[in-house]
Amino acid sequence: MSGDHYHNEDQINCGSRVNDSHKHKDKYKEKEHKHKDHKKDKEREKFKHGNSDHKDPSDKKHRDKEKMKHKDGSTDKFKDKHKEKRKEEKMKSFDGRIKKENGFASPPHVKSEPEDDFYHSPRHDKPLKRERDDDNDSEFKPKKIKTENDKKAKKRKQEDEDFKSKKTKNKKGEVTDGKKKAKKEPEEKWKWWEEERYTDGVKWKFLEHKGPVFAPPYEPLPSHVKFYYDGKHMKLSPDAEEVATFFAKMLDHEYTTKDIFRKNFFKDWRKEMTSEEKAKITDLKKCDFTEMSVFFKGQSEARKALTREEKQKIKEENERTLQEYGFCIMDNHKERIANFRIEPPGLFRGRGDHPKMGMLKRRIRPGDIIINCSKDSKYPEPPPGTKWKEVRHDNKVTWLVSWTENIQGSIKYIMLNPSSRIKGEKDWQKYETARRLKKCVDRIRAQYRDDWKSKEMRIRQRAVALYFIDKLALRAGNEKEEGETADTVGCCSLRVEHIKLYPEKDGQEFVVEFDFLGKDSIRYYNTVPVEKRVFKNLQLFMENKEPDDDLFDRLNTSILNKHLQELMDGLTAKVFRTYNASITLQQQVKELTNAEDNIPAKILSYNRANRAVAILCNHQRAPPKTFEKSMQNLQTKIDAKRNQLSDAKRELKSAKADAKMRKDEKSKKAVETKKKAVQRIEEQLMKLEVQATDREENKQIALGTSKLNYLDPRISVAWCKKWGIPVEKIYNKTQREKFAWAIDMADEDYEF
DNA sequence: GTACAGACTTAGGAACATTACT
DNA sequence: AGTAATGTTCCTAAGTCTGTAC
Repeated sequence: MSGDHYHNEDQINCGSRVNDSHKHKDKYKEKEHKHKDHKKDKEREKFKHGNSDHKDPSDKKHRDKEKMKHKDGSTDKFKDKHKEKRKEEKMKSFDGRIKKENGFASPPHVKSEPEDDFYHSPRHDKPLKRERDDDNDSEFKPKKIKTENDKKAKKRKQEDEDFKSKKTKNKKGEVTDGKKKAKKEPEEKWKWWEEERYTDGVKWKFLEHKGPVFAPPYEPLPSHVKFYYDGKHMKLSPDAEEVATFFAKMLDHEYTTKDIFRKNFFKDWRKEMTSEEKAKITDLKKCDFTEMSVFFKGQSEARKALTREEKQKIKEENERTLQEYGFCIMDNHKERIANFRIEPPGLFRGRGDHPKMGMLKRRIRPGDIIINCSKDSKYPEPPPGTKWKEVRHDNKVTWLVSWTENIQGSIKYIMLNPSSRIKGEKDWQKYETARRLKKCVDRIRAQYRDDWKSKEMRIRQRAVALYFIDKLALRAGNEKEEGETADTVGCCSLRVEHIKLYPEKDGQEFVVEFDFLGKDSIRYYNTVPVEKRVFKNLQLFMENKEPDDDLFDRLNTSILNKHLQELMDGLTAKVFRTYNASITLQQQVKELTNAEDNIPAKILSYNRANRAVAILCNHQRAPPKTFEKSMQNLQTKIDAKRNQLSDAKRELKSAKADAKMRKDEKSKKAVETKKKAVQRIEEQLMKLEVQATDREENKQIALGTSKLNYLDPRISVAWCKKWGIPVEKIYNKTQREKFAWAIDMADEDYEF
């Protein structure tokens, strides 16, 4: 695995964050303004398709109709449908929501397994119980919750050869470290990673929790806060008023200036109005929400201005809620829940150009909620006078609570915190899969290179797509329902308009320029030299296609993943992202760390390695609003420190001269003191300079996402141990909790 | 094979808390 | 002490991928 496998250097410089004005829908308009801020425009203009016989776009309609022929003689099929859809739905996008309104969705059938076969297992000869403990099932009911480490750290039978050797070593070791007692966590940390895992899809044996915390009920506005329509005061009915406040709260946000947002909001708002209101309020432009907006701003000011005691009180109240609802009991252990609060009602804020932005996200009530818990647990109580939609006992899933959301009709869940066993195990397993890929990636690469020559179009497309996924860490790119979401793509869903081919560019041959919106409408821009065969294939794939045709018309994620599954057990497209991210970190950290550097400099190296990964994965952020200013401040500080240093040096010099003359103890001591001062200041200066570099380089790059989701934490832990860097410098408290397994098990020679 | 539901991971930004600075 | 900068947590949208039914 060589570092030059990637070619992302210019991605960051060129990649500018795409704002919401970016419209893929209006593809013709699009063409003109899409790249307006882009320096590469000229080259683009010059470039015409490599094939001189490329059809004139004017015969497009005709062409659209006929089935496209491929070299392998096959015709285009399933993908056409989506394209047609995309075009059509541009027209009609807004009415989609009714069909999936939650209230009408028939409840997904509850599997209430018969008593005798509750823990239904595909293989009845094999007990599902975890093997770590010998006794009966009742062990999983919390007669008393285990708070100390399990005595027996049995071996996992899984693939993790690496840990088998270490796993048992310090099962007691950590018991001695009682520093967390100082905090409010009297319990010893449970080392789930030293225990057996479930097999056969059972996720837990016992689960008990208190259910969700609902959003606070709507509090009507005080009567002095008025709403005006067409300049006249109007008292709104409570329902209409509530929805109005959602809009009022966002008045300062750019969202409220957008047509789609306003249109969607107004449509949904009207549904909440009484018939009189509906008759009167017909134009959003005539609505004046400013008093409401002012009122809410005042409220948040007031909240900030609370006295220390009052703030303390609120904090305590929150803490109580957390203690009561923020934890569950899963198989003998108290585990933290991630999101125990139900999402409050409000206006939907999609990312990018979302066709549904501004729609009303309705209030979730107990009747919408499905509870999942053990049969033999104490069920959560619905609020007085209400009922849950359903209580089920499905131990093949990890969620505690679910409901159906009304914007997309998708299901939302309450699940456990990343520090929990159930999340941690999965995370660990993810990295193990990536490490297995490491062992066979050469073979897979050889194979896809071979497939570039295949007689079959579908194989070639698969192979080129896989090459992109591997080389550029692109996401798989599932098809999306058109008109339901922002128009974003991943690898398999790339369209012809998203790439440009340059037989020669900036002295390099066979350059591909990518420019598309990925997940969260984050722009991916990259120019990459590719192998000649890839280039030729791309030309072939693009032949006789329109800009909005699929580049890989014979491929989708399901085909790709099926293929990957055959190459390696558990292999899917996203494993490549994990693998390439982690292997890059490992290489970079090795390459960049200087043994003789001090700790801050080493951490800079680490951050740079992390940054290389973030760039690879295209993890961007909006440059902080205060970026320039804070950079300036830092520079000022650096200058001041420089002055301070030269002063200190001067003083040292004169002290030395002084000591030379007097030769007494006192002046010698003074020299020592001055020396120390100089040293200290030098260090401080260095630290500041490092900080400045780090920050500058980090302007538009988000490190957090890769750190949290792509980098095998054991690589980082090993690096810390190797160089004597406290792990706190790399991971904050939350991160340390999430990666407790890695911190515990990895030693300095861990290799990904 | 395709459409859809479901479950779960990944993602950036907002809100909030803490620390550093004046 | 008050304010600004920075770090952390919360929030929830937007992906991936699997399973199932036709």
